[in-house]
Amino acid sequence: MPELPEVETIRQELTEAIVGLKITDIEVRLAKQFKGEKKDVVGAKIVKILRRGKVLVFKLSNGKNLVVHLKLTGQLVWVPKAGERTTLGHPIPFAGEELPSKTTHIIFSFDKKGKLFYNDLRQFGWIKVLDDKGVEAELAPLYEAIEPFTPQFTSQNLAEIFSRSRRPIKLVLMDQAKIVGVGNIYANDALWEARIDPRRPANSLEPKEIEKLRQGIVKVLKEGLKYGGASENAYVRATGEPGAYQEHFRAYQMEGEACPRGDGVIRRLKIGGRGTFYCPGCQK
DNA sequence: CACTTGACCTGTCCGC
DNA sequence: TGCGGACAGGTCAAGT
Repeated sequence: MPELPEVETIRQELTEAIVGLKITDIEVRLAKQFKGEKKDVVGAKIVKILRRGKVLVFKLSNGKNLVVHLKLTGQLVWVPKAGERTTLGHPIPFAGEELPSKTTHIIFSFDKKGKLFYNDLRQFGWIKVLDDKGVEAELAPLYEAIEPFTPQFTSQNLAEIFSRSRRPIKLVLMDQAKIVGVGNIYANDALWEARIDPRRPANSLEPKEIEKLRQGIVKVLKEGLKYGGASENAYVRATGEPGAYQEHFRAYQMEGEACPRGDGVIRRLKIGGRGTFYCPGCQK
């Protein structure tokens, strides 16, 4: 999915677009992706949109919340003044030029103001209606973990986390119970930034390496956000436009290409079943 | 407890 | 032109 920069891009764009607007209807086309009662949501206004890790929380005026996880291929696309069928003028990956499309599984209507389309090719994502207590319970594991871009994201805290695991460092970076928001793209690129081999046991990292890794994570996440996320696959911004971070990949998806530092050729291997990209020349 | 594997889905791409 | 397999941004539950 959408990792931190992608989800944050969507959060910011939807905040601009729909905070203050009233949900006038919800059409659920694929029941398994919507957990809750439509009547708990219809008629409420969007008050605020929050993000924790890769999860979005839409706070509503009636005390309820829409909690959204996009998983691998979820898209949230806002179309102002959308009609029954809306031509976008440009294609969206796996969704096409017209919404709703065959991958559109939930549609939120905001009267005449527009529609929010939830598209999801692989149908792994979900939207839940929860009260504040429910949100607290749902997000509790994520609050045990550290959020990048907060004061808690220190090399001391990372050192503490890493010292408790012998797993490959890349898997620990992607473990949402430990650090939230980092997924496969940014884990690969952050390790390249820090010149660390993704297979290294987490507890083998030296304090200097941990600090470089902390800086690398912040750097690539910031850059991802600056470019509106990475549209290598299904991801699009809330506007329906692609992000551009894929034009700035360091190692991710760069197998066979020259290392951006010129230290060799990017190689691919598997860690925990996930594609992993690194430069044997500079990542030790 | 730490860690690994398969499951959830649909689509694309690549080699035979 | 099929057809099979690998692969795709993420978690879960059920194994060892």
